[in-house]
Amino acid sequence: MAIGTSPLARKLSAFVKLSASELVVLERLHERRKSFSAGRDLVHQGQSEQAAYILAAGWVVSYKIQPDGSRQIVDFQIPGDFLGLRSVLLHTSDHGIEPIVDIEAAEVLVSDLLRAFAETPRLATAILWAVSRDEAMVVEHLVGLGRRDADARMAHFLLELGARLSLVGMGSRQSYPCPLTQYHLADALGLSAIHVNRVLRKLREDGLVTFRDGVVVFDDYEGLVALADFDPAYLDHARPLLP
Amino acid sequence: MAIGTSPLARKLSAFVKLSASELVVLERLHERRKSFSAGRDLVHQGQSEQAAYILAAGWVVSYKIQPDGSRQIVDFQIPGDFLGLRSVLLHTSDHGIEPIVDIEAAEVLVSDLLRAFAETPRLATAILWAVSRDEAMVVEHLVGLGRRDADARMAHFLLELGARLSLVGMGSRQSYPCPLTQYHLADALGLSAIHVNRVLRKLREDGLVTFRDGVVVFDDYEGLVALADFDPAYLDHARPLLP
DNA sequence: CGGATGTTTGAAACGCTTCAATTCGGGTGG
DNA sequence: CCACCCGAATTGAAGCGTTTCAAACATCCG
Repeated sequence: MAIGTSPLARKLSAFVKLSASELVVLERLHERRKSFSAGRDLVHQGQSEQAAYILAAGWVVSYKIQPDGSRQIVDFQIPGDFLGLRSVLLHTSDHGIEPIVDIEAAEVLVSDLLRAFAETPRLATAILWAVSRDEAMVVEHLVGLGRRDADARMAHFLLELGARLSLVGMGSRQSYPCPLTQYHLADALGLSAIHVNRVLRKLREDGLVTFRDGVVVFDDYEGLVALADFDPAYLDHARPLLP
Repeated sequence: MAIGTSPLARKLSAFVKLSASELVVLERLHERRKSFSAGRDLVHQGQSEQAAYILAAGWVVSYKIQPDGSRQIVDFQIPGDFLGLRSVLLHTSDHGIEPIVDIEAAEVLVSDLLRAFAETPRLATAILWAVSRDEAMVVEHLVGLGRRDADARMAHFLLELGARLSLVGMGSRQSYPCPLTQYHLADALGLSAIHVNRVLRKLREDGLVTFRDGVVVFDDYEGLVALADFDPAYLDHARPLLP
């Protein structure tokens, strides 16, 4: 792949302007490429982990299984996102990680990261930003579950996903491909799959957004933003990170 | 204060055995002590921040205000917890931080942290663990909002808080003092204050837990653990963090 | 004593879940 | 090539958990 075109490079570039040499270091992190099949857990809940990954292609879901068998999805990962970084740092994983489709991911050892950071401190800063952004997304997700009704929750989710995908060149303000099932949405949004179906129908009939045949189409972007009170600042705000 | 008796030292000691010299470095982080009054925001939502704090005494709430005026509490901080650490790293804050009672907190600059880490790498490891634990708590909170009913949610919350307080010597398996109002609980658990009241009554009448006059009393600890499916592993598990 | 803050209770309304059943499309084996 | 099957999407009806509205009560504090 050409330098600077990996999803991660695109994502970080939205935050800091990376130099050519920094981009080279970044691409080198993508060297140990691996493939994984859909549905086969990358990390089992409770397992301790040794490597993290940078997702290069495909979609992944991070989830937590309850003792009663129900599942809460913590977040979805798309190309350019890290997988299992926290698990590596903590040497334990409190959640499972499963590819939704067949994926490509680059294995990253802690030593790789440390070496990269030593070479380019600005890269360390950018990656710290990425990790913190992940945390901010979890918090926003928490707010959604606690204080938004089903419609606004769905609207916010679809908008956030669209914004994330746009940042890595996989979507636009008009539409994006999305391999998630209504069961995925239900487990992420804390709803029943039946109700997800009804909510999607309502949003479609209201002319706001259409999710069909694996594609999300924004019929009325502004209207959807208003319904969800969506403020994308936490996804791509470009502020100075460290002095 | 005597060496090694700060709440933070107690908390970290549950994870790694800190040497005498490491404890000294840790106590030195507590030097710039400050007081703040209840109800006056430490950090406003949207404000960019310059300093983090280690909470020494009192309770603090981190929250997010919705455009419609409703509030979602992300977490409560108790002595030994960091305040605004992520805000400092990101140079922005997406949430507010407010003392619930009058508090004492030690100001910590990024430079202080970096110096401490340079002196004792093990301390850096321990603090990294603390930060990751905070994140794990947010995830657990997310699961509660998404997949637990009001009773289990309340039970889980009271148990987690009890476990956290025990770790810093402010509670036990029998009871702990707790200055939160039912409105705090409502905003944290994504419920209405009215329903919080009913849930508390039910748990009390079922002989599980009593929250009254600022004190939480566990009437049937095991029963409450069963109701909540509470597994405290993520709060104090003592595993090797880094090789 | 008055007022603010927090707790408690009742009744009605609503949002979402659960159960039950049908439809649709894609893949597979006969 | 078609019958079959399975996962996913869809719809209806009943039920329950939680919210909302309204109001009383208790406690602390100036």
